[in-house]
Amino acid sequence: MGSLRRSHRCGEVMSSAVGSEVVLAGWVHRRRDHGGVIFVDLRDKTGLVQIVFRPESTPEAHARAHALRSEWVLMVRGVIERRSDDTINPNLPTGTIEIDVRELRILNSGSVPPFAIEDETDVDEQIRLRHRLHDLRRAPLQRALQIRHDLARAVRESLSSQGFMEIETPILARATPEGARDFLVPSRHHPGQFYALPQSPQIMKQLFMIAGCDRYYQIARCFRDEDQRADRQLEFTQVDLEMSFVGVEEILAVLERVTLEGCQACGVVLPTPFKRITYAEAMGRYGCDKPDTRIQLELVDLTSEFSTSEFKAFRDVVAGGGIVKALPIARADELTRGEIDRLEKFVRKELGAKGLGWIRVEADGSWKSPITKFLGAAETAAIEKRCQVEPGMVILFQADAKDKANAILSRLREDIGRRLGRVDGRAWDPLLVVDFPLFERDEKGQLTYVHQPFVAPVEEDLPLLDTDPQKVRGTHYDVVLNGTELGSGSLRNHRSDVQRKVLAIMGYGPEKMEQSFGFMLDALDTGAPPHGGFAFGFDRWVMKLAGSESLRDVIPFPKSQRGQDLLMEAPSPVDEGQLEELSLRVRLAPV
RNA sequence: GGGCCGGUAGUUCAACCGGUUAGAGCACCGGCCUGUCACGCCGGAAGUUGCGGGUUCGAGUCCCGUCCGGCCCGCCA
Repeated sequence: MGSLRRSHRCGEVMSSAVGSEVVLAGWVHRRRDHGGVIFVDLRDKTGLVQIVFRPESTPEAHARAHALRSEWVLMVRGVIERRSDDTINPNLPTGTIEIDVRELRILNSGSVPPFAIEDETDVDEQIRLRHRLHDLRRAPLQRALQIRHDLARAVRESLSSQGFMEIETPILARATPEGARDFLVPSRHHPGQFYALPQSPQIMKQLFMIAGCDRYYQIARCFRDEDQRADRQLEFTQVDLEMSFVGVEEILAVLERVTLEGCQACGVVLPTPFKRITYAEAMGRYGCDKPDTRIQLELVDLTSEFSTSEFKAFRDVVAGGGIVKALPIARADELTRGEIDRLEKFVRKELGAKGLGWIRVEADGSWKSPITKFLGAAETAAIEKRCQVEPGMVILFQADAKDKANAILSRLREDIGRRLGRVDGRAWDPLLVVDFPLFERDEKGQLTYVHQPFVAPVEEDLPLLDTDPQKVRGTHYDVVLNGTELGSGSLRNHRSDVQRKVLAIMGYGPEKMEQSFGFMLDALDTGAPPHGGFAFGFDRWVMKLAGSESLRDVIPFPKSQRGQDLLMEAPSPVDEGQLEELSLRVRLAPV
């Protein structure tokens, strides 16, 4: 650069007057070389500005400008000029001006970029991840990083002003047998022993409450060695918070405020107060505990109607503890026979459905369907009434285990609802889901926790712990935004006797309880205050605000689905000496 | 662990039923061009068809295996 220093950023040059001299720096976005005059679009994170090289004004700079190539790094000194009316570019915020270059400094050349740096790209994601530095230069990713920053800052401001203190917790923590797989870190000093990266600061934040910190928060990195999804990465960031001497309502108030203020900082105004729905109602109407309620299709439960049906296939499902549910779709002409066949193939192959029952109601009111021949008058009347049958309607059915039938119909509801545009006009749909059950049965029939083992039962349900634990509601709640779970929280058990009872119901004998949770139980006994809190999936929140479909578009250096960093090529083998020092030997499974 | 989709030039795609020398746009390289903004015109170079094996007279194309990317189930909360 020599002694030259930038005076403006490219997108902000309009703040200076026409005729004034400016010094700009950035990357060559595009060069248009007319042999005579040469135009270059100069780009930095703030945008583009056109710089002009004229042979008659600066022959020396002009001569060298022929050699400029995409993604070279320049600094130029020049004068802001107003463009003539016929050369104004209305697509560019700086399109009314250009910079007449007086001096060119080439700060760096660059290799030929693997793909063009443009807002819209159809480049394969594998290529984008391998060339992440070029990908990150694209405006959508720059915007996502800006949103991350704006959101993090707003969250810190909001929580600080509500009396929360940011405290860090260790990254080298202890392995936990519960929950997700741990990432392990070998200890050099303790051969054969390992730290674990935290799956979340859950236990540590409860310890803060017990230690009298009153209100804690942290923007915390979490690690879970589980298979990934579009909305799940191996490492991710949580806005984690915990507070003492509160009930659910106080937490929800904080939650609503920080959600609101966070979104607001990113230009999104959410409607308040947030709607609330119970878990039972969400599952009933939408088949899903994180519904996008902007989609105006709802499920209809016909389980009891089919419990005595002549239709053996459905009746047997009900007899076996399953459910029968329907998804009525009015004005469904678009769902042709071929389309329904495709849906059936989809739910069978992708979601493991047994099939897809359907009824089409013709214009004359007659039913066309492969299942009507099995239906008696009672079921026909029930469907007619419960689904509010009308001409043009298509009704889809699932009879299966409760979770499966709900999952399938919920997915169909979302896909079809979006495709047919059955949405209300709201851009943002925040929702609080409350009254989750505390326990559910695992595959072995044992009661286990739905969310995590420290969730406190709803106080009035405490007696049910002894009589009918499956009916016990937890103090757990989720916040859902546009069909994505942003985060969840609960009150925690602060008395060890209640915690012990909960653990006992989940099959923990005294010994195992002590081994797995003795530390926490002892901590509670030192005088734990009533407390509870919340954790947001920060990356998902950014994803929603950025309008992205994938976490990988809001994380600067994400992992691929198989957990690799394609830029830095992690994970990687390590030197034998490094393993030796850690007392490790690698034994690969026989091929 | 399982299902599905994909992998051809730097990149995005094409290549019929298995058949001649694997083509095109953009990018790249060279030349020309003084008002473009996806500049234009002329020319050129560019390929281990992800990898390995098999079938075949002949494989980008069919079969098996494997690696990689993506979506989903399981898993995860």
